[in-house]
Amino acid sequence: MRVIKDPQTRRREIIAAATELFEEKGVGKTAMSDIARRLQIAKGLVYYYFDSKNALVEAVLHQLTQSLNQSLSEIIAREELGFHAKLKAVLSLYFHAIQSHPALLSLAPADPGVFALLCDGLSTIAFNHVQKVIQAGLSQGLLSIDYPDYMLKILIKGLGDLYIDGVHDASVHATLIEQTLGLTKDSLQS
Amino acid sequence: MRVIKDPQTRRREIIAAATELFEEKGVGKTAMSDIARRLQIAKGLVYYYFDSKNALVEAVLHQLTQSLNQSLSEIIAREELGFHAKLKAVLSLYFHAIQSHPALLSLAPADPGVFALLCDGLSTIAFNHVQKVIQAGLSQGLLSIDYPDYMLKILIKGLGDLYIDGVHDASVHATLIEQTLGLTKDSLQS
Amino acid sequence: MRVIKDPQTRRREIIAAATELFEEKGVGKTAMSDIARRLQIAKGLVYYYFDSKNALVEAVLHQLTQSLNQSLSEIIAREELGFHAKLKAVLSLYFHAIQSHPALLSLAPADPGVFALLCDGLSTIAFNHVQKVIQAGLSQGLLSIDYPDYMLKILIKGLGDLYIDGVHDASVHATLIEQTLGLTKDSLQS
Amino acid sequence: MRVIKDPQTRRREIIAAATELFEEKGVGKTAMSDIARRLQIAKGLVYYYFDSKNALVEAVLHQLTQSLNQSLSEIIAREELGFHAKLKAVLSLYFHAIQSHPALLSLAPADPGVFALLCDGLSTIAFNHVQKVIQAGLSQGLLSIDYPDYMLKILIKGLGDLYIDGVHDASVHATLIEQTLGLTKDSLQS
DNA sequence: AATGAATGAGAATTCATTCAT
DNA sequence: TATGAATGAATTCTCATTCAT
Repeated sequence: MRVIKDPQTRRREIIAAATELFEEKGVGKTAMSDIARRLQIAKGLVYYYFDSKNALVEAVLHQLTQSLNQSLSEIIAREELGFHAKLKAVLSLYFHAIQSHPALLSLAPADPGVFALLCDGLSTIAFNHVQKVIQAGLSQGLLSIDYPDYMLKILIKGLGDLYIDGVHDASVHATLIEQTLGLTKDSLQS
Repeated sequence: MRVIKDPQTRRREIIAAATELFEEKGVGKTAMSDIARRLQIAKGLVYYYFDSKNALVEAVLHQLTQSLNQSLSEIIAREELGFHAKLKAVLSLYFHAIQSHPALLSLAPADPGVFALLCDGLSTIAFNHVQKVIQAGLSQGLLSIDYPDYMLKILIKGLGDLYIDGVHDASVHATLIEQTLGLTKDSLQS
Repeated sequence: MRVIKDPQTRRREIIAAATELFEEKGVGKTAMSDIARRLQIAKGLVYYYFDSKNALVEAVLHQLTQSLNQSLSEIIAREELGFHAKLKAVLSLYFHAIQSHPALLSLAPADPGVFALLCDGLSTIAFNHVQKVIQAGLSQGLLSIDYPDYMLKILIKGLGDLYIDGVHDASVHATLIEQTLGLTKDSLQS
Repeated sequence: MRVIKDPQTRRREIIAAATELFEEKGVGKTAMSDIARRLQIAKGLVYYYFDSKNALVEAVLHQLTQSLNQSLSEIIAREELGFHAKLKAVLSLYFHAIQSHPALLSLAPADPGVFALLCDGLSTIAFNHVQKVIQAGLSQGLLSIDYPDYMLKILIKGLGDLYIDGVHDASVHATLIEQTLGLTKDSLQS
C-alpha cells in the first residue's frame, strides 16, 4: 500500500486534488481527510507537505494565479501579434481561466484574506497584462476613452461575470469589448 | 437576567447581530453561539427564532436584498426624475448598498445556493431596476450601443467592484457610466 | 386564542395527546413541545398539569393500565359467564389492549423504570385476572397441567406477541390456548 | 496519554463498553461521551470506528445476535445429540443469551428499526434453529400438537420472559416445554 | 388557567492537527 | 517519505424546564 513518490510530484498531486475538491464542495466543506482519501494516501502525508489547511489553500490559489500569469506573459511576449490580436488573446485566456474555476470564485474560503488572494490574483494579473497591451494601443491612438484603466477593470470584472453566466459568443464578446474600450467598431471581429 | 422582548424586535436584533458578525468574521467563522453572546441571550433563543443556521443566513440575505429592492423601487417610482437623474440615483444606491456589505460579498456561506441568493439578490435587483430606466432611455434615443443589457451587466458588476476598490469620485463615475452605456459625454455630470 | 377548559378535561386531553405521540414516535423522540403543539396550547400549560415529562409518562402508563384493569374486573364480575366464556373474554380483551398500543410495547421510555410499569402493568394485570379464572377452572377439574401459573404467564406473553405479529384468527387462538393450558380440545371453540 | 491499539481490538473494546453502558443506563441515556470516558479515549475515536451512534448501536446488536446464532448453529450441527438433547441445549442457550442482556431487551434504542433487529435477531434466530429440531421431532412422531410453529413462538417468547423473571429451575423448565410442545411427560427431564 | 419567550445544560457530530510507528 | 490511530476543541442543534405576564 505504501507508495513512495517524488516529493515534487506528490506535492503537485495534493494541490491538484485539493483544487478539484475545493471546486466541487467549496473550501470550507472540504476536509483534509477528503483530500487524502481522494489520493488514497494518509491524512498525515498531507500535513507532511503542507503545514496546515490554510497553507494548502494558499498553495492552491498561488498555483492557479501563477499558471494564468505565465500564460499571459507568454502571449504578451509574442512580438508577431498586433494590438487587436493580443487584446483578444489575453482576454480570452483570462476568461478561460475564470471559467475553469467558477466554483472558486463563488465559494470563498474560511479565511477572508485568502479569497482576496484569488480575486487580487486572477483579475489583477489579467489587469496587469492587459494594461500593457492597452498602453500600446493608446500610444497608437487605437483607443479613445477616458480613464482607460478603470474601464479596463470594469471590463475584466464585468465581462468575466458575463462569461460565467454563460455568454460565450465570441462575436458578442468582441462587440462588448470594443464598446467598453472605445475601439473602432468591428476592429476585434475576426 | 431574563429580558423579554417583542418577538419582532428580537427577531430583528438577531438578524442585525448576525449581519454584523457575518461581515466581521464571515459566515463560516461565525458560530451561532457568537451571535447569542453578542446579544447576551441564550443560544437556544436564536434557534427559537430561526430553525437552523442556514435559515438565519437566508433571513440575513433576504433582509439585505429586500431593503435594496425597496429603495430602488421608490426611486423608479419618482416621476419627477428624468432619465439621467434616475440612472444616477439608482446606480449610486446600488453601489452604496454593495459598499455597506463588502464582507458579505466576498464571504460566501457554506451552502452555495445561499450565495446565489445574494448575487442574484443584489445585482439582479439592481439590474432589473436599472433596466427599466435604460429601456426608457433607449426609446428616447439617449443610448447608442449594441447589447445594452449585457453592457448594463458589465457596468453593474464592474463598476461595483471599482467602488469597493475605493474609486468613489462621482465625476469619474459619471464618465465611466457614460462611456459604458454610450451616453452623450457629460450627460451625467451634475 | 386563550381557551379555558375544565382542568379535568384538559388533563385528559394532554394524556390522550401524549399517548398518541408516544405511540407514533416513541417516548424519547416526543418532545413536550410536540404535545403542546398537537393540542394548540402553550408548552407551559403542560407543565402546569404535570410537573415533568416523567410525570406525564407515568400518567399515560397509569391510565393505560388502569383502563385495562377496569375492563377486566368488569368481566370477572359477570357471574353469568362460565369458565370458558370468561377465559376467552378476558384474554381477548388483553390482546386487544396490547394490539391498541403496540408502539408503547416496543418503544421504551428514557427512564428504565417506566417501561417496567407498562409491562408489569398490562401483563401483570392480565395475569391477575386470568389467574382467578384459571383457579376456578382448576377447582372444577377443567385444566390438567403442571405449573398452571407459569403456563399462564407463558401464554400471556407469548400469545400476546403472536397477536402483535398479526396472528388474529380466533379459532387458531382458541386451539393455542387449549393446548397451552391443557384444556379439552375444542372446549374454547365457539 | 496516547495509547495506540490494534484496530480490531479497539473496535471490540468500544462495542463491549457500549454494550455494558447500554445495559446499565439504556441506549437513550448513554451518550457517546460516556462510552469514550469509560474507555479513557477521546470522543472522536469512537466516531473514527463508528460513523454514528446508530451505527454503534447496530454493531452492538449485530454482535449480540451473531454470537447467539453461532452458538446455536454449533449445537444443531452436533450429530451425536438426539431430539430431546438438542431441544434442551438450544433452548437453554437462548434463555441464557436473553438473561445476559435483559436491559437491552427492555430498553429500545431511539430508532425503532433497531429494536426490531434485536427482537427479530435473538428470538428469530432461536426460532429458526429450534424449528429445525422440532421438524425432526415431528417426523419422528415425538410431538402431538396443532400449529407447532405458533406454539414454538409462544414458548420462545413466553418462557424467555419467565426466565428473565427469575424462574430458572431446569426441571420446571423442562415440564413447561413438554407441556407447550406436547412432548411425552418427563421426556426432557435429565 | 394560560401564554410563549427565554434559559442552559448537554447531545451528536466534525475536523484540523498530532504523533508513535 | 508514509501511515493512520488518536486527540480535543468547536459547532450545530435539541429540549426539559422556568417564569414574567
